Amino acid sequence: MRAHSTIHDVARLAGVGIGTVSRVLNDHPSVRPATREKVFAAIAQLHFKPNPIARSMISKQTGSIGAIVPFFTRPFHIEVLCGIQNALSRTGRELILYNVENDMQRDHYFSEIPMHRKVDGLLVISLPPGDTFAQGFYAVGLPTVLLDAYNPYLTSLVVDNVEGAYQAVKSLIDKGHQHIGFINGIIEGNFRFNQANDRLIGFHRALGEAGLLFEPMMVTESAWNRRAGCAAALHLLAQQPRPTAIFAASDVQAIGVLEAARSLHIAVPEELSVIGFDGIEVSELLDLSTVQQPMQQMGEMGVAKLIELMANPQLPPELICLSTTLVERYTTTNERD
Amino acid sequence: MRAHSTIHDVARLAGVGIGTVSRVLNDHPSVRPATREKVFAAIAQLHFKPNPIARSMISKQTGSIGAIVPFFTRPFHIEVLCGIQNALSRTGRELILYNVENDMQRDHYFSEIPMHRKVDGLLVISLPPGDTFAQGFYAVGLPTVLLDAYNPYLTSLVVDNVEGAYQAVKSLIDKGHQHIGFINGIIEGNFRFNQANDRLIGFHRALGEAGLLFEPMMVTESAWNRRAGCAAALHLLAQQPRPTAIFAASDVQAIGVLEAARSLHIAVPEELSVIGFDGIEVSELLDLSTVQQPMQQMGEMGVAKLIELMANPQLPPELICLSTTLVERYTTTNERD
DNA sequence: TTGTACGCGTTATCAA
DNA sequence: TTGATAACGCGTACAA
Repeated sequence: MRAHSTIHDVARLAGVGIGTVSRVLNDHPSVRPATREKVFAAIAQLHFKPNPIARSMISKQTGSIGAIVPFFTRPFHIEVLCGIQNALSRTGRELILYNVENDMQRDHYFSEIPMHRKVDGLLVISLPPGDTFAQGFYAVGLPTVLLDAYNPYLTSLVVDNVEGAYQAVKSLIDKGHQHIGFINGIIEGNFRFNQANDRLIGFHRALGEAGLLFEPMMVTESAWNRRAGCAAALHLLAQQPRPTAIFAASDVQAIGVLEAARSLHIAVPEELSVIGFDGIEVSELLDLSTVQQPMQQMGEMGVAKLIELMANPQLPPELICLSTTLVERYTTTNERD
Repeated sequence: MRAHSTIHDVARLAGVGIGTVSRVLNDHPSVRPATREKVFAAIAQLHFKPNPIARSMISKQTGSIGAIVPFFTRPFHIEVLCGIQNALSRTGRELILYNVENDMQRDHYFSEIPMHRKVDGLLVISLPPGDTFAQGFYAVGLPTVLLDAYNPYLTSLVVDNVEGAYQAVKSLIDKGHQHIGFINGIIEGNFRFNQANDRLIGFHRALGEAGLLFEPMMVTESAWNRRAGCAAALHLLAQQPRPTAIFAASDVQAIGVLEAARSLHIAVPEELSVIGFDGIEVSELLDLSTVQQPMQQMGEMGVAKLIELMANPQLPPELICLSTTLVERYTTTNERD
């Protein structure tokens, strides 16, 4: 467990000053090839690696970016994370993961991370910060990009949730469904941009356009998970008239719907159509219709935008809207009339 | 974008020396309450937060631990990661994620991370380092814990893969299967400990114990993913005699088997039993029999062991073996005779 | 082209 | 109990 060698050791061994070693390390032009060689030799001999911490002291750069993620809630987040890692590893930067499980933890990170300055930039997934926090990020000069969330003060990357939900519900209506249940995700955070809210709007729009009556008891909400989705579905399926189709705000909730249907011996898709939202891998396995989000792409674009922002912190916030794709599979193959 | 205030600013405002401020921050006993108050007031007024980078310079501690993970390969890794995050967030430490996609990247991290000293400890998932690297970790004093991998020089947390595979195959034999196919994972890394190898041993043992003939053409291997699993299954199912059951080294591969069976119009479980390994969430959704690994627990125990090791780096390496649980579901409900 | 000295923001030592 | 000062390892003016 020998102590690591420092730039001083290298300088001594090479018979030069530390300044020269530093110049070699940062390949500064003005250093004679012969000297450079000597230094390189010493570096190799000592297995010297510059200490990144000491470097950070001066440069104010850490070489890592942070991601605040509600890690456990949905596979959706994992997929986005994969996109992030993917894009990030190519840049040689490392990723620090901040997992939030509740509002308290979220706000903790929102207020602490900018002060930590242990990251050069920040990605926030599905967690819209309030304006206070958003302005805080901006004020301390921490480049931040929001994914699947929106705040006017920060560059935000979202999908068109209204349109996505609209497509899903319209596809059901086109198949002749009149009574369509909707299981929304639980609305949390601020309301300027909210996935759940937008999906509800899309639901309304599709109904309205088709001249269908909006039936309040056909709409409910649940947490973003299977069990809650199942419970919500049981609730909807107990209504009169019973919905012939259910649109869930996420695939995991939709899977809960499938479970509910099975437990009630309601055949899918014969008696009940089901469509989810996200397009996570399981949806394909279960042959579940869904609204596909470009998850990987969101992660990758988020990194790209963040790096852009880190290179030029003056850039004004941007709102980027990606589009979704309707994927019709087995669970919506029944026609009504 | 005002510069952050430092300990000096606080000292000046409070009318004390920086030493005193430092003592207050680290709640050193010998500081008079009155002085402490003054300092606290100044800290609050300036919104001062100690700079963790500067702290690290002295303390040689970064407050973060690293995890080297083959991130994209299997849901298994995600689950372990969840366990890690879970345990870690309680300790106030942060997690740096190193994603490896190939051997080169793996070796890169193995050799770079110890020198970086940007992490206080390291978790390595499913990637057995060679002895050279393992001894390297030990030599530079980087506490390291291996999860789902083994090296004699490092604390390792594994499941009993031999026993797990044995249980799976035995359960098939008990149901009367005589021709059991085995799709192993691709063997990579060193061979001292290897999940794939151990599972093959378990397969052999169950066969041998039952006095069944080992049929080489019933064994194949594939990458740890669905598509490869499907291809491997197609291969096995083309053999004569056709296997009446297939054991796959992972759930994702087993799912590939299900797809292969479907495409060949082979009914599961009537004509073909299928059992996987891991016990990822999807296995439950698909009603797939499997050998359940305690994934979350592996992550949590890994963190616990690592923290133990960081507190006392002298601790000798330990080999901890967790056990698996056979979970029999729909895909293995056919009896043969 | 090269070496020296200073600064980065802390902690730790040591007088006072 | 306190304040000054020396590390920590590196980047960088500035002087040589």
